[in-house]
Amino acid sequence: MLRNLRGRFHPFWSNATTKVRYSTCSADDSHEQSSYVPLTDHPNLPESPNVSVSRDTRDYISAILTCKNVSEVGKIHARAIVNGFLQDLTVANKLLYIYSQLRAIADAETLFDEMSVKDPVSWSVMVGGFAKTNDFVNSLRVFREILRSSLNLDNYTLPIIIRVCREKRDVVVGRLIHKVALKSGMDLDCYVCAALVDMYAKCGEIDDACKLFDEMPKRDLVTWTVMIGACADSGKPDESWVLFERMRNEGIVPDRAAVVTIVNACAKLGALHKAVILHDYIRLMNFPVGVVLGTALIDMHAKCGNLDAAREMFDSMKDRNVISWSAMIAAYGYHGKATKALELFDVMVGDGRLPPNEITFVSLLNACSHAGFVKEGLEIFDLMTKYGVRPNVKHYTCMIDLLGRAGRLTEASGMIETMSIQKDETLWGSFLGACRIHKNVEMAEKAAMFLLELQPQNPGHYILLSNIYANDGKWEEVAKVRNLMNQRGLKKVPGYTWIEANNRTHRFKVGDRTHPKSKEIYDALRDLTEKLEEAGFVPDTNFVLHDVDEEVKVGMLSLHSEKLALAFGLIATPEGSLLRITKNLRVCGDCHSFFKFASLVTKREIIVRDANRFHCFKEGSCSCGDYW
DNA sequence: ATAGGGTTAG
Repeated sequence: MLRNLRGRFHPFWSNATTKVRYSTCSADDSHEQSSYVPLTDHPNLPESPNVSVSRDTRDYISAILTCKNVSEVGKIHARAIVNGFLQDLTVANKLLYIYSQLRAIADAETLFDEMSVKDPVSWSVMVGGFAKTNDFVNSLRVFREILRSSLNLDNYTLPIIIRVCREKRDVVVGRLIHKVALKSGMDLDCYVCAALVDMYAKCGEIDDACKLFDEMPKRDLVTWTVMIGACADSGKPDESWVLFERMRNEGIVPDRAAVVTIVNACAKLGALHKAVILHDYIRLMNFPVGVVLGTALIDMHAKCGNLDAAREMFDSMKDRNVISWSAMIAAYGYHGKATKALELFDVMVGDGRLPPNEITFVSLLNACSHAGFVKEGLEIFDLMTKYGVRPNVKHYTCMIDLLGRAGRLTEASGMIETMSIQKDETLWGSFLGACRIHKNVEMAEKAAMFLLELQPQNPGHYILLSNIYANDGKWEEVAKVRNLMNQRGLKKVPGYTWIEANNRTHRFKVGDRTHPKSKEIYDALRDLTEKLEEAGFVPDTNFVLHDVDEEVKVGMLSLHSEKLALAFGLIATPEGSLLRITKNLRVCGDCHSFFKFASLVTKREIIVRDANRFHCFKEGSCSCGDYW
């Protein structure tokens, strides 16, 4: 049956039987390469003085399990050969397994090749052994051999190989394996389905992940956890929260990994009240807050706007690793507190035991650029190398952002020209953003061209370029770009904005009419428009992202998600109360001045989070200055 | 005997 499916069209099914060389063990694995050490006594399996007492299989198995290094395994291995216990598949498989757990994959393979009888477990262990050492090529090779042989697929091997596809981000092979498994007629259990859902999600195929999850007859904790994480990663953290509730309603009690996942989703959602509820729940359930959960909580509180709670969490942790420190440094950065970030960095390196890593520096540089600390940013950038961290494209992106926002476009451009590393779309995106702020059309055009070249499938870049032309009055060029976009079948993907009101989170997208209070929302927006006009607000067309589809407007305001969210906030919460908004796109130009004016005419304090930066608008000004 | 999920940046 499997044979029929084996198309000739994908290299995955190539018939090459040549063995792929595995990488030999690294130098720090200071074990003997040979499995066949001389027959000696072993503390876990002492030679019996009484010959009549024979050892049985269980003695071997338990002895193997106590081995801490390859040389110990080798001794037992040798004994098993001499005493004929290697014929016992449970013993041989256990040896294979322990070798692979100890990453002595060469020893495992030697044994595997010498086994005259192998069962599905032997094969499965080999697939897993290669996967464990990240040798995906050989892992896939062994898996192909299973398919080619008369062996059946099983629920133990499939999760491993699907995980390999996930690591390689190879959804084509992943999907192929999924199909083969279905065709084989076997029942896919929770392990396989969880691995599949995770693989689809991590490969960006969220629809496939959802479909599979919905169709599953039974879901266990891991499946739920995977799906909750998948929603958070694909820009739907509100759905993560719903799933978490559903899971608990079905009587499934979360474990540490599940809790970390939902904390992470909540961080993305940016909902302050949910962060409080979740932390209370964690305390109530007496979950042990170790380094991982603690760090996730720091991040959650910071991204939900509660910097004090983040710091409190940080201070209360017994153990902290680089990630915890970086998370706290980043937290100050989100809130524009560059001085605090720099101070914490000094404490961290002052101790000397935890060397900062590349992410620590990204967090620091980001803190500097958010706060407009140009001088300090340049200093940190120089300091990196002293800590043995080589600037990568992310660090350069921060620097471009830092210089660009400050209006030092020529310097930024010079840095781009002289840098020796590969430039990616975020770097050009940062530069483009700066060009637009400072209205340098020529440089912006150049950056947009690079973006189009790098990511021809990203509709956002076409829209950006067409806007640049539109603002320069080059209408023919505008038409060209839009035609190109249509030809390539690209559509603008909607951005989302969330707003908290009365302990609930509401999501809006552009032109959204799905909210039950749509009518009131649109009325409020019309009302707001009038007040804004009176106050002298003029939308800055330099920044309006013209929709490719016809732009819907109420008065002079476009119906972008953040405007609908704000209008909803105005009617759903009492006058004078604070409004919290989370946007999944960067707040720029027109949006920035819109919020400034809105805070003035509505007498509301508006806190906007975008791309993990907080902007606090109050009485017509922004606490973060004009560094957006 | 062999299997799936969790922390910091952008």
